[in-house]
Amino acid sequence: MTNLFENISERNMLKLKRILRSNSVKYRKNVNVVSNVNLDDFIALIDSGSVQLIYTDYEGNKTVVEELGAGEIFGTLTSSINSEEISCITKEDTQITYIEYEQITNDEIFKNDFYIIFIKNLIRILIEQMNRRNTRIELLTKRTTRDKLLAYFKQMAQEMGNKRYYLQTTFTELADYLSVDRSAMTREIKYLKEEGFIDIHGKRVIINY
Amino acid sequence: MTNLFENISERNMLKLKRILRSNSVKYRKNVNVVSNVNLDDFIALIDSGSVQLIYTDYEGNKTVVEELGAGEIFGTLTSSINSEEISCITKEDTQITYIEYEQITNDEIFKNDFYIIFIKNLIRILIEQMNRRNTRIELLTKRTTRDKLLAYFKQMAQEMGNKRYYLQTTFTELADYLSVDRSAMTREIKYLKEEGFIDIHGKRVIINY
DNA sequence: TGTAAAATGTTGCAAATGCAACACAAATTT
DNA sequence: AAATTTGTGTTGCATTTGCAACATTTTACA
Repeated sequence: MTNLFENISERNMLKLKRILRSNSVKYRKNVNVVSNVNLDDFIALIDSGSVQLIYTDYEGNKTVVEELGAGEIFGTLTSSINSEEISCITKEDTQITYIEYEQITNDEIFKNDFYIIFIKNLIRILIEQMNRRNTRIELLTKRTTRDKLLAYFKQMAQEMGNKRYYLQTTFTELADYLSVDRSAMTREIKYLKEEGFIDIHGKRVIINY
Repeated sequence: MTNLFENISERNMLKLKRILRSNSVKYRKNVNVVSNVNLDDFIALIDSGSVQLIYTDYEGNKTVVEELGAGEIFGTLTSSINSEEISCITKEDTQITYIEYEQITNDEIFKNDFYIIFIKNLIRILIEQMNRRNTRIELLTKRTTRDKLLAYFKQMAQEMGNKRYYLQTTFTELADYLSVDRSAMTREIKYLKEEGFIDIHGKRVIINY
């Protein structure tokens, strides 16, 4: 996973942050980050900790659009945060660096040769996030909980490079991610075990397909 | 919707395309575009026409991840096309310009002042596509066909700026987009009409909520 | 360390949904 | 203009699913 300042020296990173007029803010757990910000379009870089982007519809239903950890970015542009239906909640103590979107192409920055690396990193991060969205869409378009689970476990096995691995999430989170009822999911996992598709004990997963 | 060469003069665009070593290819309808390409990572710009990004899973099930029209981009990086589960089919006669990803940051291009505009356009396009993915995820995470439809019609009304508008898609396409059974969707739309949430005649939609 | 909060597993039941199989209309192709 | 393909509307039925309401275990934290 790409870091926004990958392949940029500590020295140049500090210079870059200054030129970009970035500023860093620390938050406690379970805080709505975006309500504190009054910039125009911005990019927010998670220095440490993690956040959830949560969409709330007109009826008050909430859906977690994405979970982001250290090194990842979000912003008004990538998630229409300014549309006030999206909120951004810290899952733990978190530090975030804000960069105004316009600063990314300011005059001063353009003169530095590490700028090109920065831009490439930024583009690559956007692309990685897009791929993660695509992956989730593939799962969400499966019609049955069974198919979602089978595809998910398969994806994970591919990512881990092994048909035996440990789940990285809780089952509750997984149900949210797949957008299915948690108890119904538990039931389906039981069936999948009984039919021999998978073995699961605790967080240890083994897939047989 | 941003165009990759927005705010760049015709003259500079041609220069840019040359520097980027881009090449354009014409395709007929219903052709798999990506199978013809043997580049490394690339960005493909749709000059005219439209394509569908289709994901095929290990069982042969197909899901349309995204539909793209003129001015939009796709590529190995934004959609893991090289993972050979994704194919890209033209929906009509289509012209595509290919740009190798590495060329985007080549030495020559960096000297031109319109380069910065190009990069900003590219980033903005990526961001727009991300927003479209987010929007779809919001819909797909709704648990019932009813909620998907209500949210979709509402979104469309917001986009159009009017509670009365014409559907831009066929109902068959809409069912695919929302990932529900078409006939079950038709049934649900009937109920929504009967209960007065919406009026639909042909492609004319009026929402009452 | 004790208590509160979160996660997990289970089950009955009603509701929603996919599926299949139609008929018919509209659009596209030859 | 005829033929083929694609889109639309309908319905019965079996299956899947969400929901609610539990008990129990595990984790977090004051």
